[in-house]
Amino acid sequence: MSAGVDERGTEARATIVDVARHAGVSKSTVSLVLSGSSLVAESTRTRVSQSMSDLGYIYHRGAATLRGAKSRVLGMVINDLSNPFFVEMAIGIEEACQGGAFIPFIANTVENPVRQLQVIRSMREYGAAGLALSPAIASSALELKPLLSDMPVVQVMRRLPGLRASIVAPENRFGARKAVQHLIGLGHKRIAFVGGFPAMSVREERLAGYAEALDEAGLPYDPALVIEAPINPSGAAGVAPQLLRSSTAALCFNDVVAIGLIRAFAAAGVEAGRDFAVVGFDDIDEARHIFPALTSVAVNGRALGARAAQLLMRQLASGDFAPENILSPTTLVVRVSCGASRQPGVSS
Amino acid sequence: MSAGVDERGTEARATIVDVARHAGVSKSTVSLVLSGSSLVAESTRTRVSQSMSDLGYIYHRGAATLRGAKSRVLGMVINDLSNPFFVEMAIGIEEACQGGAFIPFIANTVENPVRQLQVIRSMREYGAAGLALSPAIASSALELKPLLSDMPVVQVMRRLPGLRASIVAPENRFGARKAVQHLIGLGHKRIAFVGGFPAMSVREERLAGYAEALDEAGLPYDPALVIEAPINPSGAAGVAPQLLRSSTAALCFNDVVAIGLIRAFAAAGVEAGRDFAVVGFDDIDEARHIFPALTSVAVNGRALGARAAQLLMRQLASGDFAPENILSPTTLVVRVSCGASRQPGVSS
DNA sequence: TTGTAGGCGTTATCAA
DNA sequence: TTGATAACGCCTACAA
Repeated sequence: MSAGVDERGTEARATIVDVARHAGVSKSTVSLVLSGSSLVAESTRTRVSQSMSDLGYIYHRGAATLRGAKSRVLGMVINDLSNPFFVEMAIGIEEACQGGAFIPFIANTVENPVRQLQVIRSMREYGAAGLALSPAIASSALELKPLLSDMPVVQVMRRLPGLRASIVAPENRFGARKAVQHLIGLGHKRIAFVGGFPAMSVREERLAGYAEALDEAGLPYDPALVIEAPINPSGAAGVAPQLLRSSTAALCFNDVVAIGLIRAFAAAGVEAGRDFAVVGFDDIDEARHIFPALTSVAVNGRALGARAAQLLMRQLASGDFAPENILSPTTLVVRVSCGASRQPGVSS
Repeated sequence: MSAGVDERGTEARATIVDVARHAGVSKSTVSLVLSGSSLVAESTRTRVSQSMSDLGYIYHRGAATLRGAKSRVLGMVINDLSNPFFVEMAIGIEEACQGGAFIPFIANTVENPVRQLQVIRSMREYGAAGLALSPAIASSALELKPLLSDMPVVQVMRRLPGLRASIVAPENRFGARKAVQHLIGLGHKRIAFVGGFPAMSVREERLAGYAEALDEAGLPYDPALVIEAPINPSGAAGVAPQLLRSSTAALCFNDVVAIGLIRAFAAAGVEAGRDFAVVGFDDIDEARHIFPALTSVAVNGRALGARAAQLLMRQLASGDFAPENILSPTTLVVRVSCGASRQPGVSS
């Protein structure tokens, strides 16, 4: 009579007790092997390891956390994975985690606050050690707060007003200001700001930079030139005609909007850079490749994500969760779509 | 003297016992409320719920699985989130999960078998109910098998030979055959197959379709025209010169390769569709938007992911994990890059 | 270096 | 309709 497991057809999950019995040691010894303790003899360790793989043993982390072990899982709550920028950010977080021996699990909230709530709750329930959070658009700090208490959280990219948590974000205001200064330098007087909706923190910051640059140049801030639109290609397409009537240049909320705009323009026979100046934000990969190449404020999502993960892991290691603010630099990358440097087409 | 928790500055996590005490019931009742049992009186339920939010109670799923509760978490192990196709697939899985009350957690293995092993192990340890797996390129069924035993697994897109698990995949062979038939119909005699490496299941299937079409048309299968390359834009760029020397058309392993190729060609003054026929595979969003628009075999990653998730949830519900094969249809979408329908440029 | 004895938060079983 | 009690698998002492 062995473990009383093999008897039935259905295999019960092997436990450390089974492993201990199989290896001829006590379960404490197995536990020590599991935690990589140096107390255990080399020969014992190999014997126990062998037994574990023989039995197909799988560590039961639920039982472990119950007893007080701490988790090596980081939750990444990302608002929209269909935007390549956030994918880059997620990859940056992942890369940083590898160095720190954490395993990141991603959840995509699709800009849905309800789903975000579910997802964060699940991550807590499963014992994630910390959270990297890029909040969904319409989410509120109020509903999140009770879920996040006593857990280290780093906000990435987006800031939820009222949430006392660290944040890693780009210098949105500065970048937007530079971009608009550049457009002004090219002689534009009627410059629009396109995309997003009020109450989005990133938009507010970028819009502030836009307003600053206008102000510096003595140009009026015209609310009619600040145009709301969904953050997707068709959202941008919808406002293209309006833009053409009201302005000669636009700073777009981000590259997704800018690219949507360039395409909508192209479909209408309007060429960005020649007939209308377009500047994006984020500098995603496609910005380089679209025709005409998109001038954009580079954010480097990968570095942003990496910094967030590093901050999170540092907080986890030190136990000090005092909120920190990290601003990561932005730079204007001038290409063709703003009309600064007209380049001839590839051939023809 | 209350729970002996509030006394110290540090708040311990509230448990059902704390909730029970706060609500003046037993912990069994709280447990019943948690599981949504209809046995409990309405008034009791509200009182308990109130206590839970008062105390900031968070369900401890580790303890629950320890006792035998089953998990509502699905693990999605994705090989490469920087490829938009796999992002689409992940989104498809997520969407399907929402309907089924499962929460999917994504892990990106970055085509790294070691990382994949870690990630799958973690998911098991944390008690994921099932796995949707798009295996990393160099991973082997052998090393995965012990980790996956007794857990429902659905492979998506890619097939790991030797792994006894369901699979949801596109009709790669059929799609590739159609694409090559189309190129042959346009008069091409020397058609290359570009991208990927041997031992990739998807490539083998697409290559088989390629070979079939050649055979049907009485054209020779020339190994020199089957060109290996990494699945990324620069990989494609590296083999562009070779392609121009050896052939007049190419079926690319996927759109990422095709797009890389088109760009490399453009940089060299070669226009796809005019000077060389290019066909991709997957029909990602960008295929429509690149210039010239890419002819591609459409796979619909979102639907593929959704099917996989549905299958997984069905297996979870029924308890029957018998492997199933689901082939999802592919269709050739003819655009400009294959040269079938030359369109004038937008302006000029 | 290894073994023994609780207890972590939850659910299932049974009683009341 | 609610309450008491015994597991579940692991970790942390402490003893040997």
